[in-house]
Amino acid sequence: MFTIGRLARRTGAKVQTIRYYEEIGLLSKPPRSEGNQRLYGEQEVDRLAFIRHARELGFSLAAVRDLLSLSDSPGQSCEAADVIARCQLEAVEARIARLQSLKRELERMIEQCQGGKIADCRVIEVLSDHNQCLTENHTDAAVHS
Amino acid sequence: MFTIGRLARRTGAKVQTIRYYEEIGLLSKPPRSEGNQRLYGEQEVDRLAFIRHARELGFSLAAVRDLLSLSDSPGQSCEAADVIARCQLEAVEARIARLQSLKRELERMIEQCQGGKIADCRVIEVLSDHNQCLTENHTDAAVHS
DNA sequence: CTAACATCTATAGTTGCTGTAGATGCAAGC
DNA sequence: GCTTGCATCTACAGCAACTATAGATGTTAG
Repeated sequence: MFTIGRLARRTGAKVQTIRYYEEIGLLSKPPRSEGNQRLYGEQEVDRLAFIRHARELGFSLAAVRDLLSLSDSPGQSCEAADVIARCQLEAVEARIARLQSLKRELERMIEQCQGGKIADCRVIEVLSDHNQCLTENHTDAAVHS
Repeated sequence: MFTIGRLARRTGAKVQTIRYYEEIGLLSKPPRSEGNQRLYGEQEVDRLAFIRHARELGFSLAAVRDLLSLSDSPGQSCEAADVIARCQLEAVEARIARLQSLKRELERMIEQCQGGKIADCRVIEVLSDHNQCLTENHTDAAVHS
């Protein structure tokens, strides 16, 4: 059995993050030492590392919670886990596509910025130009959520 | 002169977001009507659309603030704007690279999940397997910020 | 004139943590 | 046995960048 600091060092999570996960119920309340310090075992290392890895893959804490509850019932179909992973994949693909169009736009901006004065700066201008495009598209008539 | 709702509709921003931008000083306090309602003109449409477009391009509000102050002094060199844009481009490229490796990992996970039981589920397993990789890399000796 | 909607202020909530303060616990050195 | 210094404890505040709510007013169409 070891303390929270050791658990943190072994998983790469911060101490406060571990206490936060306990608070929101992702980790169960561990036994305490005589001096009221949390005591953890190997099981907690695994569970926390699982959480951290899923987080690094971009899963939300809600998704992590679902995945954990799935892995706690190993006899059932893993269809639900598959659905979560596919959802995540779709979200990642959408983010990539979006970022790539941003990248192209930024590259165009930078390319056209030749160290001149701000009055002629493409970076500022592109942002302003798209204002035009925005104001054209977002008229009073258009409905936006 | 028009009210906040019209400004919101014309720029695609939410009413609360506009008030929030005013609160944090991105938009200046507009004149009010007799009934204490905010009144805006075309200038505010431009400025807000500029902000929204920059935000959509992934610039932080701090970066937007810098870009706005730059565009307020059009006689100066646009080097600073270029630096901000280049920074943003780098960040976008890093995010794309990261997301693409996540995508590959997720695809591997899903591919190997054949609708079996959770005990054999690759989605869960991959997350757990990487736990191993995590616990190997993050030993007590390793220092993590 | 009234109903329905817009706007007002102020405040709390969201996600996923991170940082702080001030009080204890604990292990090592003298 | 005592001090020093770090680790841990609780509780709460703060971050980004909004979003949502409550309850009070303003405004406008029929």
